[in-house]
Amino acid sequence: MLPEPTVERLSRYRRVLRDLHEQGQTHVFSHDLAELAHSNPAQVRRDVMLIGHTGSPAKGYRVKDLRKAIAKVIEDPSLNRAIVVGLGNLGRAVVDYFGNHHPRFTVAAAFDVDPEKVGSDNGVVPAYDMEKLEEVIEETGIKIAILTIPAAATQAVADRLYPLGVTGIVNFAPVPLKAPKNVFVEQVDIAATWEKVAYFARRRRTPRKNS
Amino acid sequence: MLPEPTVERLSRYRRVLRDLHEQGQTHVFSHDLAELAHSNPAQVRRDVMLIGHTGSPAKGYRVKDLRKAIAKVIEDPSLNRAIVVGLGNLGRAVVDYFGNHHPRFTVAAAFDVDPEKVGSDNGVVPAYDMEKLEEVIEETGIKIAILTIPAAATQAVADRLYPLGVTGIVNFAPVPLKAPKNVFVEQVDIAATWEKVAYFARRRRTPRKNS
DNA sequence: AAGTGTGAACCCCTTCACAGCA
DNA sequence: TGCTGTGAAGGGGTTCACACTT
Repeated sequence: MLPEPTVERLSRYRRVLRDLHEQGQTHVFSHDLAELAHSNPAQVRRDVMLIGHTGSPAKGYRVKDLRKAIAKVIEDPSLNRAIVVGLGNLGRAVVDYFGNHHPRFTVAAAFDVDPEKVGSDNGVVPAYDMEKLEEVIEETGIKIAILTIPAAATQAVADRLYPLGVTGIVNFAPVPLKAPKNVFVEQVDIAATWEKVAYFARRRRTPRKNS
Repeated sequence: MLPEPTVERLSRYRRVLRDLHEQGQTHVFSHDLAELAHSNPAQVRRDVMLIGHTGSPAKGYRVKDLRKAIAKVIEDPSLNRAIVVGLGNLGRAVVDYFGNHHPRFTVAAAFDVDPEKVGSDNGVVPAYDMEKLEEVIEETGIKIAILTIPAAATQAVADRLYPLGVTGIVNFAPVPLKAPKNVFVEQVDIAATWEKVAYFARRRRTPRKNS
């Protein structure tokens, strides 16, 4: 099991490596990759070590091989589809962003209580009434859910998702979610983020070396 | 300077304390606050200690006083206004969420290159052409910016913001932003978050004890 | 000469555990 | 008795520093 910060960095390295590949670069040194991904050379080498990949002192890392090595560790095609619950502005933003054109992730279905929004999608992603939640998840076997619903409704929806085999949740509501041990929840709380940024902006603190 | 995780938790405690206050609770014990904010008692006591506040063994913490103490540390009215750059779906979601009714934060202005979107707002927040960026920021003295624009345009916009005195940025584009030392940048990368959730959902790892 | 791989040191946050107090 | 305040221990990720390789 990799440390959480390492997974985040690998995700960034990957994006950088894809760009390098498209530019025809075949090799990178740790310090170059570090520069491009806002990390540092020692950290890059440590992260690469953790996924069991190696480079050469003469040429650095082979872009192609490192990409493959990272993909092997952090990619799982069965988790590249998710549902979005809640079709407010934020939900629609997520649906539009991932709906079809994203290279790796797909929103396979969306849900809302409001019948107005259900079925009125722009054709990118099928939208269902909340009642269909169980049915659709069971049919598709989706394991990732993105929750963009009001705080008050979030825990109740989450509780419906757990028994359906959902094991990963991205929660945009400003409420810490109770979840079983085997479910991983990530909070994305824009107000809390703002508050944090305000605090450190005031103190003029240096941003984390990585991130 | 408080540790970053502590600031995040204080933000959560604060929300819980507001609820408790509304329910008429006058005191809380560390273990109750911990329960409600998904932390733990020792952590709560340590965090409270870090902001120089104290409670009593008999009654715990006075809700009113603790709220005040946290506010004193993490709140700064001059940083409660921000601009939003980019009025795509995501930008509009942010504008709508904070536009007027949020208790503490306000989006004071929004910008977009697309003349279609400029001025066509729902009246909640004034929308300007990107050209007005310098003018509006200088007039309002706003120091926080929320960037919801395409990755390719992000760095260029950020580079315009730095000399205007912007010291805090929330960046939704999937690009690590280069910033001067005195500017605090927080990335909110939904694809990266998804990737992380997928990784740990697969491993069935327990979520961070805090978060 | 320059870069990788990695043990070990380091740092920082979290958790323990207990003295002190109501 | 039960909870707070906090020194000290613990744990985990980051950085150092250097042997090894080309």
